[in-house]
Amino acid sequence: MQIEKVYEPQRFEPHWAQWWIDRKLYVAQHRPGPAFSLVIPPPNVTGSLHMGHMLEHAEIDTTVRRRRMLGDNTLWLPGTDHAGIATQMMVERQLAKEGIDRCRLGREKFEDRVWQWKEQYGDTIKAQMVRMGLSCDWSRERFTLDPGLSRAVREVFVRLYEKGLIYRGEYMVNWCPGCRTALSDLEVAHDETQGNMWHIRYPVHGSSRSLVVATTRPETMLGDTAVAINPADPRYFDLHGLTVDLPLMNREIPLILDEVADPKFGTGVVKITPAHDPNDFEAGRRHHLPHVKVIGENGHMTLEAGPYAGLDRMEARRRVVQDLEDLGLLEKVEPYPLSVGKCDRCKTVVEPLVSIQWFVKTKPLAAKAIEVVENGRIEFIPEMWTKTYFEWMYNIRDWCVSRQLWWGHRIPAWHCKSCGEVMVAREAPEACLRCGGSMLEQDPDVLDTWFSSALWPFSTLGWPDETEDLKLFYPTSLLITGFDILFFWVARMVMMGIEFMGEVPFRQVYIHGLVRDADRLKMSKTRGNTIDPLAMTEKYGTDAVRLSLLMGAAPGTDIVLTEDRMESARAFANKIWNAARLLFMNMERSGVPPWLPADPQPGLPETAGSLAASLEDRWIFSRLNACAEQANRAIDQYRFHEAAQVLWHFFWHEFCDWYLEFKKLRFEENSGLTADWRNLLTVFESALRLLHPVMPFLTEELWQRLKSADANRPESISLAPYPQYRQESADLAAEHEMQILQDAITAARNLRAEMKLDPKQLVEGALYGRGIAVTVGRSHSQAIRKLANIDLEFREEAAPGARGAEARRSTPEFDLILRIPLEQTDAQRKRLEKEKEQLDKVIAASRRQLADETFLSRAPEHVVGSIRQKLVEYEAQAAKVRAGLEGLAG
RNA sequence: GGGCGCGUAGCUCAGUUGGUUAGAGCGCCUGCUUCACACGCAGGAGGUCACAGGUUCGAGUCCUGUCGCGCCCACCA
Repeated sequence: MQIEKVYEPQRFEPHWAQWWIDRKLYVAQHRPGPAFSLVIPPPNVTGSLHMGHMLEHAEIDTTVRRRRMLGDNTLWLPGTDHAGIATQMMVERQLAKEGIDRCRLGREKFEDRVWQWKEQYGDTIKAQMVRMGLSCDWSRERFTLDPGLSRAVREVFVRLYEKGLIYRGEYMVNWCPGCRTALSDLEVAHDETQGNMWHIRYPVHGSSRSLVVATTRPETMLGDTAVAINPADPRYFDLHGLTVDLPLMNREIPLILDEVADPKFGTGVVKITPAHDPNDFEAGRRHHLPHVKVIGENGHMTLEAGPYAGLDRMEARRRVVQDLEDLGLLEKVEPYPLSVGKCDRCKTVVEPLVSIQWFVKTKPLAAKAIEVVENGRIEFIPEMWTKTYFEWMYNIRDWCVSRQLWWGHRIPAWHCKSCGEVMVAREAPEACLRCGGSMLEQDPDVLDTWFSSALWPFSTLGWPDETEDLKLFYPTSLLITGFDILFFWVARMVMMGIEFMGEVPFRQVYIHGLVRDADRLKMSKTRGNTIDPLAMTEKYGTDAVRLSLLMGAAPGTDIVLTEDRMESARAFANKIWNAARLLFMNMERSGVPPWLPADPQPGLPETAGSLAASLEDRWIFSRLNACAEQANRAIDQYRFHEAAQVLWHFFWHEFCDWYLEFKKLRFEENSGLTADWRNLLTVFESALRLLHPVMPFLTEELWQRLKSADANRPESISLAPYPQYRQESADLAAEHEMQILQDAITAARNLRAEMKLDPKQLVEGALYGRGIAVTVGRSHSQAIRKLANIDLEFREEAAPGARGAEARRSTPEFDLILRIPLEQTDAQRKRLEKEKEQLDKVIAASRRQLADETFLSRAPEHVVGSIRQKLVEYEAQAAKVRAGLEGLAG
């Protein structure tokens, strides 16, 4: 069995990746409903994938597969994007790649483009869409969203409308002049920027007085329809009932009394622009003020802006300020920090605009969504996110769901061209319900992609039909996601799920950290600082990238992804590879065929049992057992970093560093006995299964090589059971004995290194101990000799007083004494003195505690007891150290 | 303005309900071409756990405050 010296992931991963994709696509195609996520994205389509998704894939796969191993058929919701978003993401990514400004592209052109992609990428795009839970039907000669999903969307819309939870009206919305669409509040990102506060003087009509208003957006003054003062503000009592002259526009506008004007803020005078400011909109409503819309949908000034019509809003701002200054009406300008709302997607400054849109009334939905979290039906992990969730839910505002884009789900509403009636219906009505006219037109708007996303948990399972899938998979157990879509998606799935299914969509929400780069910046598609996972996997291997993500994935913290980490993960992969290499090479030499132990359902294999187990066998089985326990618990608690660390430590520092070293000695002796081989392969195979969720490709490859002789094995390691803890496999006696052996070897190495002894020189020494230490040492004297290069005598008696040139190390179990050259006694003395210092410190601390009456009376029994016991040990050790020092002195 | 989180070894971070000499990886130092692995082996140095108080027999861990950093929410002209 030839096996290369260095593990080259590129040679094996593509093969296994394809295997996985085929399998998952098969699953996706042969059962309705959402597919499991794939291990890695199909090449060539994704380009640069969001690293968060990588993590999701890693986590989902870990958990999903494990569940499957345990025979739990619960469907775990993959954290991939829902159809609408997926489509949009894919489309946008492709557009960006081709350098096309998506906002400027018309619907016709868009469809052309999609057809072009079809020609170009065909099946890969299809695979990508299936991966994202989207169906892709080229045969219909149209690029459409899943018709089933569209049906669910229409159904939900109509039902919400019938319940009065959807309304259409003219309100202030966030308008993106770049995308030319309305946005929900969530899609507006606020940026702290340095702006200006302009103070403008408005003359009071027919009076010599004037009022000074302050604004951060002076161009909006063109649309002012009033100026407000607080009714209780004594400075302006005399002006009640008057009007002011709006500068530049020569309009006379009323001076109104309203609470929006805060007497404590600035001059206490506020300009009112009902068409361009949410506050003013409300004020305008209270006072029945007209709306003068001076900024249009394209971000340019409208005809209402008079001489400024047609100007870009920013240019208009400059002109207005200039003109006011020329007129001497600009009182002052001061720098002012303000937060500017920008479009989440295109970063254009959002303009508050009055327009007719569709809204979802969210308060009633939110009330139920709050309740289910309060009573524990839904649990957030880590728990701190519940607070964030509540914060948002309690302060929720109505949700503007209509978008003026040309992809997405059309709003199921029809307008009668004759009488203006608006009808919401599942299917296009034949005639107007009011006037009977037949000139009907569907509302041109589409829905916010998050609207359909909110329905994902049930719309993908065939709702509104009562399907088998729906019965089986709703509610699901777990949602894994990043906090950046907690509100966008998670919260809304909860609201819609309860509303339409009468039950929560999932029980647990595991929220993982965001992946950050070395500068701690969030990696995101829009920021463009994503590490290209394909490049990383190319360089270090998918398993290494995956492991480094998991190692950094402590709950509640972000993940800093650095190449350093990936490098060390790659080293670990190589370590596994080379451990296998050692096995395979020796198997060949010994003529042992590839062999696997009897299938150990459901978890760990039987221990060596009757098969003449050596100490290292008993020990490693016990450690393997402990490792399985810790790994299982860590995964159950979503502590993936801990699982990764436990596995790392077990494999590298127990299996390789000690167990294999011991076994190498056996091979040297006699090529290994049957029991040696059997135990060794059993442990190795179990370790591979333990490691598999963390390093799927490497372990799969090695497992395939191991199983080659056994046709009855499952086709993949992922179908083999995950090792479980079994109490009867714990062997504390073996662990204790092995510990003594390790201590002796480590102590000897330590002394050798400190005394700067020649590594090749065999050193003589003696081990003095009681009972077990001597027995264990004696029966493993060869191991000690090989691993520490010392030749020991074993004496079951107290260590003699010091006798000149010797180095000594003591543990509670034994004293180890090495003969050393005379010139090294100084070094030895120094070491002993340092040790004495440390011991004195802890002895003093222990004594102080034990002398403390309150401690003795209040601390629990076991704490006091263990300190007493420790103190005895410390003191014994200190005595030995003192003896050593005295000997050196003489 | 409101909310959340973080400050632990040179760097990146762990540290589940307060309990015995605070851990890992990388980096650093010393020594090893030992026939699985230099993506390695053996050994080592390095921390008054941001600061100040408090609760407690006992605090990296709980409470209060201060300083520094990050994030989220918010119709503050």
